[in-house]
Amino acid sequence: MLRNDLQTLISVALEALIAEGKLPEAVRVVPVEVSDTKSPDHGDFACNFAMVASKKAAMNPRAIGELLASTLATKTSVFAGVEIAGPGFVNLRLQPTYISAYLEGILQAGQAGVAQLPPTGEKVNIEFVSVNPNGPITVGSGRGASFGDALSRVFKSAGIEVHKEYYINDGVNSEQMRLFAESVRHFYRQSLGLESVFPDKGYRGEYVQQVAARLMELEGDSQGDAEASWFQSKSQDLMIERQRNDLGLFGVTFDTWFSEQSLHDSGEVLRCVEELKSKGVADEEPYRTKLKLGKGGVVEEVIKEAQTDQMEEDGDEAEGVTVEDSQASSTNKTLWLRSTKFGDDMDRVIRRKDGRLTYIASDIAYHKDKFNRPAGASKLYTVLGPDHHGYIGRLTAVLAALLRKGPDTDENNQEALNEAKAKLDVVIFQLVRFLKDGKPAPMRKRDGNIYELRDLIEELGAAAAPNSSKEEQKIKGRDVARFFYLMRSHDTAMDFDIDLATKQSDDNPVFYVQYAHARICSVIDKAKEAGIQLGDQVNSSVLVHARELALIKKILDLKTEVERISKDHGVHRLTTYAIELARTYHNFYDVCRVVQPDEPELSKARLALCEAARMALSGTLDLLGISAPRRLDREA
RNA sequence: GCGGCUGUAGCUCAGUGGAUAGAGCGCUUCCCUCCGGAGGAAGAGGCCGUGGGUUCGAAUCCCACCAGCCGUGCCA
Repeated sequence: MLRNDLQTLISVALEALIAEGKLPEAVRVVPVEVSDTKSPDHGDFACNFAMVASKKAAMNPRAIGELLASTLATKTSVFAGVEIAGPGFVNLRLQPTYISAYLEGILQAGQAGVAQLPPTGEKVNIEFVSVNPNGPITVGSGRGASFGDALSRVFKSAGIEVHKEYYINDGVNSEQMRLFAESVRHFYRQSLGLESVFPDKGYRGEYVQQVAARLMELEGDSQGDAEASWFQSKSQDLMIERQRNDLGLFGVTFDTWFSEQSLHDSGEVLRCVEELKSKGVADEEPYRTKLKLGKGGVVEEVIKEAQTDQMEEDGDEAEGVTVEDSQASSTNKTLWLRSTKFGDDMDRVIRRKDGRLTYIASDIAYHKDKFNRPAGASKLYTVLGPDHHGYIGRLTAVLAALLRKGPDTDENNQEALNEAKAKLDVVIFQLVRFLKDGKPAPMRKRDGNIYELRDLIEELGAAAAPNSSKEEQKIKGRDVARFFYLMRSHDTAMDFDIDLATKQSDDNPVFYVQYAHARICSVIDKAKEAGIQLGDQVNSSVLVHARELALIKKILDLKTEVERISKDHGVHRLTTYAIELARTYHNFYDVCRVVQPDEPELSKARLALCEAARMALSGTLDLLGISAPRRLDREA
C-alpha cells in the first residue's frame, strides 16, 4: 500500500540518520505516521515525526524536519518535493508517476483483492441479532443485523477468520415462550371453532395468527387438543424459520444457529456448573455479595447480605429453565455464582432452590462452547441492543469464572478478569428511532403488531422502484435500509428518516453511490463500442492529472479503512468512504474524458482507472452488504 | 445514586492529537458542440455546549459542570 510504503521509506531514512549519528537512538521508539493533507498546497501526504520526536531527541522540530527532508529528497523517483512547513510538518509531494504506478497493482489484485488484506491468523466468533423465538425480526434488530453482518465482512476482509452465530433462546420452560405457545394455541383452536380463552398477557400480533395458520397448513386440523408443549415446540420452529427468512431477505446469514436447549440436553450446562463449584467460584452458602460502586467503578462498600426467601422472587432470574434431572432438583439450596470476584456488582443466581436453572447457567456453557467456532477462536464478539447494557458485567464475569486458573486469590481472579475482558468484546449498539412525516413511527402498535424489518424493506423497495418486480424491490429495499442503518456510528442513537430513504433522487446517498458505479459501467461499455478494451497493456504513467491521482489515492485508501475498522468497529465510516469515493470519481469524470479515439494510450489508461474505481466501489458496497448495479434507472 | 450515548453551519450529520474545522440538504450563481445531469464548479453561512487541565499543538484525550435521550439501582 502507498501509505505503508511511504512509512517504510521514512523509517529507512531515519535509520540512516541514526546510523550517521545525526539523530539520537531515542527517536527510534517514536512511531512514524503518514497522514493526509488538508490542502494540495501541503503536498500529497504529511509526516509529523519531527514534532513528535522533538522532545525525545532534545532537538528543535524544524531541525529534525530539515534532516529528514533532505534525506528523503534524494529519492527523486518517489518525491517531487519535500518541504518543511508550519511548526515542523514534513510535507511530501509525490511524483505523479509514482502514484499512478499503483494502478497496476490494483488491477492485478482484481475485484477479490481490492479490499482484501493478508491473513492475520486471528479467529473470532461474532454473535448478533439473537432475538427470542417468540417474535419476528423488528426494525430495531435491523440495526444489529446490518452492523454485525458488515463488521463480519470487514473482519474477513482484514484477514481475520470469522464465524457468524445466532443464539436461540429456546430453553423449554421460559415463561415468555409458554405464553407465546398458548397464544398460538388459542388462535389455532379458534379457527377450528373450538372453545378457547385468550391467555392473560398473551401475544396478539398478526404474526401469531400467521403461525397458527401455518400450523394448520402443515399439521391439518387434528391438533386442537394437543398440549401447550406441542404448540411451543412447533411454533418456535416456525418462528425461527421466519426469522431466518427475514434475515435472508436482508442479506444476512449465519454459520451457526445455536440452540440453548441443546446445552441442557447434552448435559453440558450441568457439567459446567459442577466445574465452577469444584473451582470454588460457585457455592450454596446462603448469602449474596453486593458491591456499592462509586464513580469510575470504584468499590465503595461491600455488602454481604443473608439470603431471604424474598430473593428467590427476583425478576431478573425469571426466565429460568427447569431441569428434569432428579439430582439437580434434589438440592434445596440456591447456587450462587460469586461473580463479584470478577468485577460484577452482585453475585448471580445459577440455580434456584427449586432446582430451576437461570439463564446465567446456560450462558456459562454457551461461552465455553463458543470458542470451538471457529476451532481455536481467540476472541468472542457479542453484539447487543441498548437494553442489554447490564449484560456486559455479568457476561464478562461468567467468562472470567470459567477462565480462572489456580486457587481463589485476588491475583488469580484479577488475572482471569483481565483475560475475560481481552477475549470477550460486548458491543452495544444504541437506539434507532424511525421518523415518518417528521414524527417518530411506533415500533410496537397497540393491536399487538410489530414494525417488522420485512415491512421496512418492502416499504423502501416499493418507493425506490415502484414499477419493478417484487424481487427487484426487495433488493432495492434491502440496499437502502442497510445503507441508512450503517450511516451512523453504532455507538450513537440515530434517527432513521423514512421520508428521505424513500426518495429515489439526489438527496439519497445510496443512489448517489450506486449511480457512480452505474456511470462507470456505462463508460466502460461506451469505450468498448469505440474499440477500447479493458485488459490491454496499460501505460499508467500517462495518468498525471490531479483528479486522476486523487482517484488512485482514494481507491488505495479502502484497505486503510478496512484495517482501521477491523480494530475500532466503526463500520459507518464505510458509508462515508463510499460517498467520498463516488464524489472523487465524479470529479475525475467531469474533467477527464475517458473515451478519446485520437488518444488511444490515454483512453486505455483512464479506462483502467475507471475499472479500478468500479472495483473499489463494488468492493465497498459489498462490505456493506449492498448491491452494485450496472444500471440505475429512475422510475416514475 | 450509578452507567451508556449525545451536544459541530438554518436542518441532518462527517471529522485518525496537527496546519485555514468538512459534506449533504436548503439559499445565491454558474457549467450540457459532452462517455448517464441521480453529475460538476463557485459563494454566503461556525465563541465545535460551558469552564479548567494534559500537550509543541485539543472539536478530538482527562476532570468538573450545564442541557437532552436511554438504561438501571438502592432505601428492603
